Amino acid sequence: MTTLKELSKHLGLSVTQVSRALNDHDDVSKATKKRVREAAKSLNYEPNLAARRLVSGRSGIVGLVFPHMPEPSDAWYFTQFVAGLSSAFSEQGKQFMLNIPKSREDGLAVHDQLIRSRSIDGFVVIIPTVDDARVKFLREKEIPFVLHGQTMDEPDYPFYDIDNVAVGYDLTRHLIEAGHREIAFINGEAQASFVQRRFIGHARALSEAGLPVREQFRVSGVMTEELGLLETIRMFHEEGPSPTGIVASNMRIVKGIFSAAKALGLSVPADISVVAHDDLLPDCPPEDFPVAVTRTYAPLEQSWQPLAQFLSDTLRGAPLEEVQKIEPHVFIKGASVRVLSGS
Amino acid sequence: MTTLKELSKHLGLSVTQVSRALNDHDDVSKATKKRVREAAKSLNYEPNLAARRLVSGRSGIVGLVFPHMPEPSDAWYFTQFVAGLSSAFSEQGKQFMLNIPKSREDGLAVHDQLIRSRSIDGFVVIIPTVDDARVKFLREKEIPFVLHGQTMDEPDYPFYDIDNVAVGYDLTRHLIEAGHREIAFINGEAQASFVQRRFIGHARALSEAGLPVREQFRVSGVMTEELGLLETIRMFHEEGPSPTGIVASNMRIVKGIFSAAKALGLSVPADISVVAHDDLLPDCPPEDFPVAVTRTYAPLEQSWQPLAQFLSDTLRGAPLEEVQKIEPHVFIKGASVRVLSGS
DNA sequence: ACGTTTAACCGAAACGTTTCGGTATATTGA
DNA sequence: TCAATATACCGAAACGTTTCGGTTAAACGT
Repeated sequence: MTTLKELSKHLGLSVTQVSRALNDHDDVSKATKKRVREAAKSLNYEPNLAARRLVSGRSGIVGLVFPHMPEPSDAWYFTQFVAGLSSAFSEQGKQFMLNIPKSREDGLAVHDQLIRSRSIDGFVVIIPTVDDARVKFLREKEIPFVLHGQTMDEPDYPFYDIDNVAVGYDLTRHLIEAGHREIAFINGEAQASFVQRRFIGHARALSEAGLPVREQFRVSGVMTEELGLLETIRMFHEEGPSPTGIVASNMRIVKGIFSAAKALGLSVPADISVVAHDDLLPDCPPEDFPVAVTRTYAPLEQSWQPLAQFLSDTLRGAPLEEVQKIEPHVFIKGASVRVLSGS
Repeated sequence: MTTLKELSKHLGLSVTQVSRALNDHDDVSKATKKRVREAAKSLNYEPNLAARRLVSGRSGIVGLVFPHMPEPSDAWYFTQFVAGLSSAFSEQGKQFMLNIPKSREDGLAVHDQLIRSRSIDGFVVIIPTVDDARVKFLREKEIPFVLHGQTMDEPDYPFYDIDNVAVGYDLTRHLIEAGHREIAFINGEAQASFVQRRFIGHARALSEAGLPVREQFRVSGVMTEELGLLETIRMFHEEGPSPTGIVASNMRIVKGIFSAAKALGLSVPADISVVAHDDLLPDCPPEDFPVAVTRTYAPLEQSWQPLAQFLSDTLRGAPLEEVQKIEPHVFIKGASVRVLSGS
């Protein structure tokens, strides 16, 4: 309930000077600053953010619009992201607003409404699609944002990502070097940018080795255990060559592949070799697998901190190069790949 | 970027009248209201919330302070709650702010700071303890809030809860009626209000039947599979009587009890009878169990809607009786209880 | 025909902050 | 000593709403 005016009356100073003292401007004497800060504390003064926002045009609030109602398989991703971002932003004195539109299509409208009502200074945007409408929209309107991932074109915006082309390449390449010729890739949903990037790396490794890209080995879908299970079984039942090696886009898919192998009476790595990207999903710890899986490793949970940092920095006007990062991944060799004698 | 002033200029009306038209006040003619609304739409007008907040003293923002950094076992609870509340509030035109304090003790300070900076109109408070400091604090300061659950005293605040005393009573009573005399209760953490309420119902059923409450059968802890497993084994290994029936506070604990039974070479219900409360945790669907578990059933996911509603209603000044509800639970009889011949 | 009610509108103040432009006093440089 | 500079301060305007207390003109009752 204490206002600046009351505080200034109590101190015998002008409102101006008290405001400047609290905001650490340089034309206030050291002594006054100290006196003001003490009085503020003792009178329990807290600035009215609405007033500050009105005059500054900034809200001090950052937002995340989660693209859809989280499903069971998203629970961990959602929890990590939302909790991680929220706590990272509170450490920076920013408030964190979460919005979940009813339908996927409302996402843009929600962003727009939040911007137009000047409720929000900037956004964290996640799960970008190949040609993401939100990114286009926010860039057009020149609203600050940070992207978790990248669109397919040259990124002229803040982002945090891993090198997904390299992930696709490294995993595929590893199988090729072990002598595999029939390599499948069970990837995420086709519209996602990271999925296409991994496919690109995959195709590059194949073509470097003079191997064809078989459409029936190039799978997209929701990255669940079910997808890994069903698609593996399909590939082994279909006529034509069966894969000897499978690349999986996350460890949940790998679980499905193991189930499929069991169902088919096959074993890893004797009959099927498996490599995967590991986000460190908490429900799929690497030690849960019967065989150590050869994998690229880049914990998802590392990403919220830099994302929050990059958005804050962007709001402070940091140059682009300081708020773009491609996190390197590590390659962990397991025992899930068989070296084929023919090579 | 359009402001009321521009809109009023464009319409040839006063700012006052435009404001009143948009807010549907009753001294604006039908015709004018329509004209204003159309102009607002065509000029893409969106009220500046900071300004509105400044004058109204209300922010239009409601908040949830999650009591601690969610752990793996909280992922689903967290996701359901946060996503559910967030989308329920957006439907009501309210913005939803999430805050996760670094430590459990910071919770109060976070509430305080949000209130003092007038960032937030009201709170959803979850996981109340027996004598919850946040509830005391918010009531003292007369800040609107709605509680998911109740404290132990008479609730003179908005809340949404199930009848946890009845849950404890019904489950225990069911075992007693089947002839059980040695009944254990594996419950949640002792400081949680719902845990004590369930213990009360449990004790009531026991004492009505003239049975003693054995301390070693009265277990509190984090409601995980591990708790169910370890405590069941402990109770069977300890000297003194072993339980013939176990009440579990959620289905995850039941999973642990089943594992323990397997480890001990016992079977359900032949050697151990099990009853439980079922929140409908998505990772513990009832059909996952080898035996249909007899249980009280009250889906957690039903709670976010009324919570959001109650908070909105409270902010609108609804009387207390409209914003308090005890949701009835249902009793589902399974095949996990053995009827003892002796009875 | 005259006061009273009603409908539709408006000016100005208020919310609490930041900031622009300015002033008074002390300090500096020559 | 005199202008120039630095230091510490202040008044008033501005941000975009809502709302209080009016005003005008038409409609009404008798």
